Amino acid sequence: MNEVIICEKPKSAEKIAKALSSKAKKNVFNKKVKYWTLERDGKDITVLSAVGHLYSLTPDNPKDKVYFDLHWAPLFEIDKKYKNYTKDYVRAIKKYAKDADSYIHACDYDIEGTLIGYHALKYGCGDDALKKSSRMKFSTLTKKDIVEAYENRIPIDRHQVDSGVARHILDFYFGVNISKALMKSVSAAKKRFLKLSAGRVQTPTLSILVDREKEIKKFVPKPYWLIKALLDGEIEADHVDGKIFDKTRAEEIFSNCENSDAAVDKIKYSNSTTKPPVPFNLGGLQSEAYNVFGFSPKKTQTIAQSLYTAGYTSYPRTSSQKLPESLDFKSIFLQLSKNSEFRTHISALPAKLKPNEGKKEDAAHPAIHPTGILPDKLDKDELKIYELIVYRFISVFFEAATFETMSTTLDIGGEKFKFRRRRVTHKGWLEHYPFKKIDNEEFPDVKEGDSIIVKEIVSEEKETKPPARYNQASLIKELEKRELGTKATRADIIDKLYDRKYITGNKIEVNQLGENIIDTLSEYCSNLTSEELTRDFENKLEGIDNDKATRESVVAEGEKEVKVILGDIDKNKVKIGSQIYDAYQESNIVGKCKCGGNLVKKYSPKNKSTFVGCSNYPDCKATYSVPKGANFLKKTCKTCGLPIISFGKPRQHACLDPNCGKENTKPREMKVVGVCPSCGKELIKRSGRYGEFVGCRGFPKCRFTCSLDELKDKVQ
DNA sequence: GCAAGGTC
Repeated sequence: MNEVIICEKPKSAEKIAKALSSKAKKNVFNKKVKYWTLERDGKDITVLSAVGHLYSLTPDNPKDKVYFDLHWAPLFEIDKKYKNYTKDYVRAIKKYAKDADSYIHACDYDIEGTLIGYHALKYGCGDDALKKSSRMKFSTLTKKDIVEAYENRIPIDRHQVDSGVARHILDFYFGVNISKALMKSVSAAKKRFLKLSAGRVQTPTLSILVDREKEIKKFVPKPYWLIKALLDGEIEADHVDGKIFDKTRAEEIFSNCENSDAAVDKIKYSNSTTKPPVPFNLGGLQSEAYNVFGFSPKKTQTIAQSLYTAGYTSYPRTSSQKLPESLDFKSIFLQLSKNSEFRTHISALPAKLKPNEGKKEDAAHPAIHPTGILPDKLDKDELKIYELIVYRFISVFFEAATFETMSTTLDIGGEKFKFRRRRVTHKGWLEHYPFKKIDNEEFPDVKEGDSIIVKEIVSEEKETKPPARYNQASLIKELEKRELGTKATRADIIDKLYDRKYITGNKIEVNQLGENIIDTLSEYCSNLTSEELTRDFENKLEGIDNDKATRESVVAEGEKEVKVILGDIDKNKVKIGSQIYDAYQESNIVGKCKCGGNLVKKYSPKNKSTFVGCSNYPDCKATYSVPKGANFLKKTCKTCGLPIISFGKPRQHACLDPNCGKENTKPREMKVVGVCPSCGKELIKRSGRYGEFVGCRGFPKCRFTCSLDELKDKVQ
């Protein structure tokens, strides 16, 4: 008897094969694709794997104006550029999975997993494979769960399949068709092409950013005063009222305090603890890497994936903040200890290894952790992420840090002031997680009843601040909170918004274009700009799951809804198109043209380069090429009025018009201060975050640095 | 040219 097991990804295939037989044999197809063969209960079993979705929706006729007739096709045919790696997996399934006596669907037990296995069986394993199939249902890939799932198989849940198919179709209907309608409006109104898009997840995400942008714009700052007393012994005390919005009250306090000493009213000592952090899930890792290194979530995700593929860290696309004991912490630590830096921390671990875990769980994977295999070659960014994962893993096993806080209240001329100092009494995990700064303050030598000399009373005028802009890390957190998108897609969604030029900047600002897209869509399909569509889908899919609706009825309903929206957009396409194009131009205005029009930054797909043209085109045909990597400064040329750009390496400034050439600055000169004792190149005065220092011209190859003071001793 | 969802 021959049996075929289909898994979601190579890693699960390996685990499932090994759980079913300790003698499972690894085979390789076409040098890349691993599959496993084993014997169990007298059956010859072949364990094959997909790599996520192998099939994807595509229009029956790509030339159609709107897409409502779709079919499933191999992903590698649809996206040859990025998904070609799926080809060999499809071929391996076609080759080794045909004509088996029975088939087992062993993908992750969720809607997408069910669909991945269903399509692999339906299109990859032969005509009657589905009829001979059963389903393994497991929540973790441990031996116990796998064997239990193998022995207690269930039928494939057709409702779950239908839900999955409906979700894909509805996303395609709404996303692709409405995106096309937006682009069509622009070309109808302006005969121009703009790459635009909308979707169930990206549009509400953009909408969150637009809402914040509007809050910031309408924010009216309110003045307030902070009153501080600077005391002997470098003590800074704040007035207990904090923000004082009443100016006369602020003045009153100020005059009350003048010429008085501070009497120490009361000193209170208290203790507090800070628990260790929780293990990383993908969102947690992305957020920490952004805060510590400034890495974008997408970059972190790509690095985490490569560390996983290389075998150094565990599966990254997990929601779990838990580390089950079955991971064998001891052996991981033993292996990590081969690195002397890690060893110093690991040797301090308590005898009983119990991690501080978070609440979030994931059926398929534990939290991100090192495997124990030490990497031999990583580039500097990969090393940063790897060490972040290792130290986070180590630190969660340590005890809490404890602090002592001294809270002091003072009386200055009848006004109450306070100051607080906090010192570490026990470093605990903080000593083993180098990415968190320890704020350890000294307690001043004062006691109740003391009198301290007041050096100065300061009244600072400040303003209330608008709500902060999102950054990529805080936006990912917001999406997690609202359950928009999935852990694997959120970083890509944000990237897409940048790519469409809807948003810019690290502190995310929404461009005119982004704002206009939301304005337009909220007029014609407001459920797309809100999270309603996601919630609506959830309800509809639940209806399919519990037999209250069919896939066909849900899809038909979606088609009807999209057709109404497309009709409305089409009727107003000239208005919509010109508004969107104008907004696009407005976000790209870099200055004034000599003809009085606006100079607009444009991209030429033909030449793959950026250039500047006039908004009065075709009446005004002025164009200027833009050097690669150039920035437009908020400065104009004194001679001709065109914008000044900065470009090149090292940066130089010049008028946008190369024929003008009046405002050019030479690249910043480097000041040579000596010869590098390490490599012989020139030493240069550089300025960094902590002021000026001396570095080697050969950086980053040569990493010699010293301070300006040390220069004489070190170099001669 | 367009979505969102899996994964290397």
